[in-house]
Amino acid sequence: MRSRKLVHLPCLTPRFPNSSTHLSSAFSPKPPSVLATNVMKSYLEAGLVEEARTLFDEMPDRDVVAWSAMISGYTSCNRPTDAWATFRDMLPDVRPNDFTFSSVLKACKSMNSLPRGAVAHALALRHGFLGSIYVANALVDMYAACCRDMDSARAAFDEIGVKNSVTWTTLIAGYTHMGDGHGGLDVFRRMLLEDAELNPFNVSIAIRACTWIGSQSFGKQIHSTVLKHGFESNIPVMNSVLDMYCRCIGLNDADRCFDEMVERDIITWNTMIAGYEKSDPYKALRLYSSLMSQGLAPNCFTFTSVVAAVANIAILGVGEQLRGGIVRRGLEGDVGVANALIDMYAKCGIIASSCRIFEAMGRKNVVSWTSMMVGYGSHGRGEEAVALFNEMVESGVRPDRIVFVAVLNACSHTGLVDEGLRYFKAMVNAYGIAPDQEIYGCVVDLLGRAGRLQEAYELIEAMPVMPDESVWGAFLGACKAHKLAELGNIAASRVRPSVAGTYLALSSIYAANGEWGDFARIRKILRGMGSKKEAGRSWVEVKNKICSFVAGDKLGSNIDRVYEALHMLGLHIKHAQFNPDLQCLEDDLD
DNA sequence: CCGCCGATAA
Repeated sequence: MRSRKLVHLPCLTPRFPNSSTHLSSAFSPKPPSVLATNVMKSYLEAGLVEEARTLFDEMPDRDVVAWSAMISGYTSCNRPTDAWATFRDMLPDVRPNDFTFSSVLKACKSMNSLPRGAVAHALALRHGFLGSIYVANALVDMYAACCRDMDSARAAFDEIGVKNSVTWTTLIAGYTHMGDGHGGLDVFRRMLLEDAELNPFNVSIAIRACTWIGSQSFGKQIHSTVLKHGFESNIPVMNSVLDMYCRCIGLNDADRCFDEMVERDIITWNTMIAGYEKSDPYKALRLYSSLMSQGLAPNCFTFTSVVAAVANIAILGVGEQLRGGIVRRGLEGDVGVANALIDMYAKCGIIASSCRIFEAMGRKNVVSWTSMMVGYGSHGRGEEAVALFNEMVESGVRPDRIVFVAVLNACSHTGLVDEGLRYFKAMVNAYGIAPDQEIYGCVVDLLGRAGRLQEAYELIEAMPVMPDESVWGAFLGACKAHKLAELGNIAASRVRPSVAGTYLALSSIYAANGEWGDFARIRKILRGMGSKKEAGRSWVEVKNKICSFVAGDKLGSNIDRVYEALHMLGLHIKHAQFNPDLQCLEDDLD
């Protein structure tokens, strides 16, 4: 059946003999497949895959060029499975060329399919195209993306006799994307030693390798390399440099770098906002409003960072405004943006809104589930968090280390001790995730809260690495809660306390037991450290204004009404026959 | 007429 659309393309109708006389004549029309392939390409560049496919199906003589265009088009339109199917369809009739193999290898990379990649490798070898630098580079990239290690990629790289700059960039990127910054930088150094050309591509990825390592000296070295080669006007390169400054060197230097940039794009601004999101959320918000006043269009990355900034200061009014901007721009379907909103609403206390967003999501990833679970957890709804975890596993999402932190915390606060221990075992045995200090801290907290301190202590003893402050902190917290001075002492003799909070926990155990001599000793050490535990701060948002206060604060003119309300609450507590632990209040009052 | 590599967020 002919597509109606194609009737309007008269160039397709006449058939030209595929003879060289036509091609040699300067004024002769080109064979129809050339024109059709060009139109196909236009469709694919516009993302109109179906239109391209219809045209492709209508072509009378599909040569290897048309097939290759279709295959690469599918891949660039995020449909690598269709690209692979098309490749299989062409094999019986049309002999693939080097273009075909570079495209199909890229499709294998996108599918993350090593078996298919290996088949493509074998076929490329049989057809004799491994000598093509394009095919060889795509092969290195495919192995780097599809294997857990870099050995196969390295082997494919070593097979390449004459390398070009893409070959080097591919290998550096392979190491760096796996998180092996040292490996990436080693290749980069070798590249410089072999006098390979330095270009914006390989410099960018080398900067990312530095960022992974977190090395200030490498970072600054590569920044001067950037300036020496005149890449300071290349925006992607400078964005990488800026990100490196944010993560490894410091925000003041990042500020200077940002000011010195001659040209900026939305990614430049996003990098800055992301850099400030945690340490200075207000500055992140100011950056957002100045990019808006310059008429730049924020994208989903902008919103994920700026919503996260709002979550950190919990100002619901601004958060709602941002959500309006997100919906207006049609970005609410973005998974990252939705995840940030779930977290923001939860931290602003509106867990129902988190729920609504979570349930409306068409696609959820492991971060979505984690954000929702953490939200439930902080609202004292541990059972729901645990239920969500099981639902997540059933829906086929593979849990990661972070989601185990969330479910263990939920179990801990809900008293689901044995269930929590089962999750801990499943994490190690079924999912092969090695527990780190944070996870051990969670399990110690889980056992400790329930009063099972003996087990908690045995777990710490069995740890394959030195337990750090977070683990001992959880243990001391449990000793404090259960007023167990002897165990606390054992823990204290083992801990290498550098954190004021550790001493503080210890001192309150002594206080609880009336051991005032030890109490005074610890308090003296604490004073000598000069580092104070940050005072617990509460705040409430009233009519777009945030009122923040600490224990013992004088709240100005409204103080009498606050104490009146407090008195009423006290009566309610008494009425409910709840016996508060006043000891723990005293810790925060000093 | 068709091809390989780079930068931002959770």
